Amino acid sequence: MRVPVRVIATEKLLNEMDSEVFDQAVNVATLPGIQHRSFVMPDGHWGYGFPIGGVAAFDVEEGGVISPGGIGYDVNCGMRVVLTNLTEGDVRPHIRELVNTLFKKIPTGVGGEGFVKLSKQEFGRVLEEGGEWSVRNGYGWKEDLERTELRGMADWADVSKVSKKAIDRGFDQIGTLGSGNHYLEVQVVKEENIKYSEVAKKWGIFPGQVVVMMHTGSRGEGHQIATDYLDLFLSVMRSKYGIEVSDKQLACAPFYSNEGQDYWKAMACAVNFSFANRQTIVHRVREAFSETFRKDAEALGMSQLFEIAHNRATLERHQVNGVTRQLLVHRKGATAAYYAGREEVPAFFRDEGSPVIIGGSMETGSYLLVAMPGASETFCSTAHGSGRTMSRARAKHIWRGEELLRSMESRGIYVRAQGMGGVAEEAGGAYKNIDEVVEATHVAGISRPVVRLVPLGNIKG
DNA sequence: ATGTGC
Repeated sequence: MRVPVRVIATEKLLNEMDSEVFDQAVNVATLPGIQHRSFVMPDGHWGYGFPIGGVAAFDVEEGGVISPGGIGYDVNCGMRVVLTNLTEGDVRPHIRELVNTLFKKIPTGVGGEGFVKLSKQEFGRVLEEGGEWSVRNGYGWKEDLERTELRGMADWADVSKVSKKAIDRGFDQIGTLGSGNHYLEVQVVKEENIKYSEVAKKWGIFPGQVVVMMHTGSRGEGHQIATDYLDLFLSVMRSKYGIEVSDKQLACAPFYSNEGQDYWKAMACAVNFSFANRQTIVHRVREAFSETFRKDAEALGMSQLFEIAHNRATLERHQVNGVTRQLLVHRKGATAAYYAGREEVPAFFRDEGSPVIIGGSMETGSYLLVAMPGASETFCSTAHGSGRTMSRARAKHIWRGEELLRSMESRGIYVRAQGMGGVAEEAGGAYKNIDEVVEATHVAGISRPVVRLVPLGNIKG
C-alpha cells in the first residue's frame, strides 16, 4: 500500500459494508501516484475493481494513473434537479396524467431509442460539445448551463478517440433514461424536511414545492468507451508500463501516456454524451409539465437548480502535505463537494458552496446538500446515494413489482416502469437508510443537508 | 450500469 485507506461511515454503516469493499480500497491504495488516502464514502459497496463510493486522487506529474474502473462503466452518471413554482396541492390531483406524460416522452429501459434523429457526423458534435449542443439545438435553456458542472461540456473531448462501435451504440440514445437504478422523479418539499432554511431559501426552495430529480448517465455510449479502454489498458499496462496490479479490474495507464491521454479524451466524449442526455431530458420534462398544467415552462418556474455527476475523473488542484498539486481525482459513486472558495463552484453558489444531490430509493426520498469545508480532506468528495444492502436477485425474491406499485400508490407515490422485475429490484428495502448516509457525511464535515425530498411520482426502466 | 451472461 502506498497510502492508508479511510472509510467515512457511522458504526452501523461500517458494519453493513461488504468485506470486499475494504479489499478493493486496499487494492486501490497500491496504484501508482495515489496521494494521501484511498477513500470509501458512507454508501460504499463492492464494485468493478474500485469500490462504488471510492475516491482516489493520482499525481499526474509523478506517474499517476487513469483507470476506467475508478470511474465506472456509466461514465459521468449523475443527478439533475429542476425546480417548479407548483405546490403539492397543484400537482397531486394530476400526478397520474403528469407521470404518464413523462413516461411517454422519455424513453426508459435497456436499449431505449430517443426522439433525436442525427447523422453520425452530427453525433460527433454532441460528443465534443455536450450540453452546449443540446441547448443550441433547442433542448433546454442557456441558463441551465450556468447550473451544470463544467457548464455541461468537457472541452478536452476528442471524438477521434472513440470507436465506431461506441458511436453506433450511442447515436440514437440521446434523451433516454436507461434502466437499473436510473429514474426521473417528481418530488415534494415538506416543510418539516427543510434542514438548512437559509440556503434552501437562497436556492429557491419553499415549503410545499414540487421539484423534479433525475438520475441517468452515458448509456451505451459510456459503457462501450469504458469497455474499449479497459481492454486496451489490460494489453499495455504490464508489458509497456511495468504496472502490476492485484486485480485485473484495476487496469490503468499513466495519465501522461498515449493510451492514458486517449482514454482521457474519449472519457470526455462519454461525459459530454451524458450532459447532452440529461439536458435533452430536461427539455422533455418541461414539455410534459407544460402539457399537463397548460402553461409555459417559464410560467411554471422550471429553472434548473443544479446538475452534478458521481462517476468521473477530473483534473483538480489540491493540497497534499501543504503542497498544491495537480491531481486526477477519480470519483466512482461519489459526488464532488466543492466548498465555498473552490474555483469549481458556479457563480450563483459562490457564497455557500456547490449543491450536492444524493438520490435515494423511490420509496424513501432523496436529499439536497451543500458542500462543507471539511471536504478538503476527501479531495472535495461526498456520498452519492443510499447504496444497496442486497443483490438485485435477492430483492426480486423478496418483493413483487405489481404488489409494490399498488402499495406505493396507496402511500401517494405513482410509479410507471418498463418492467416489474426492475421495480422489485429498486424496492426501498433493498437500500441502506439514506438519512444515516447523509448524517455520516454531515458528521464528517464534508456535506450538510439542505432539504430532504419525498417522492410523488417516478418513472424508471 | 450495459443492444445485461460464454
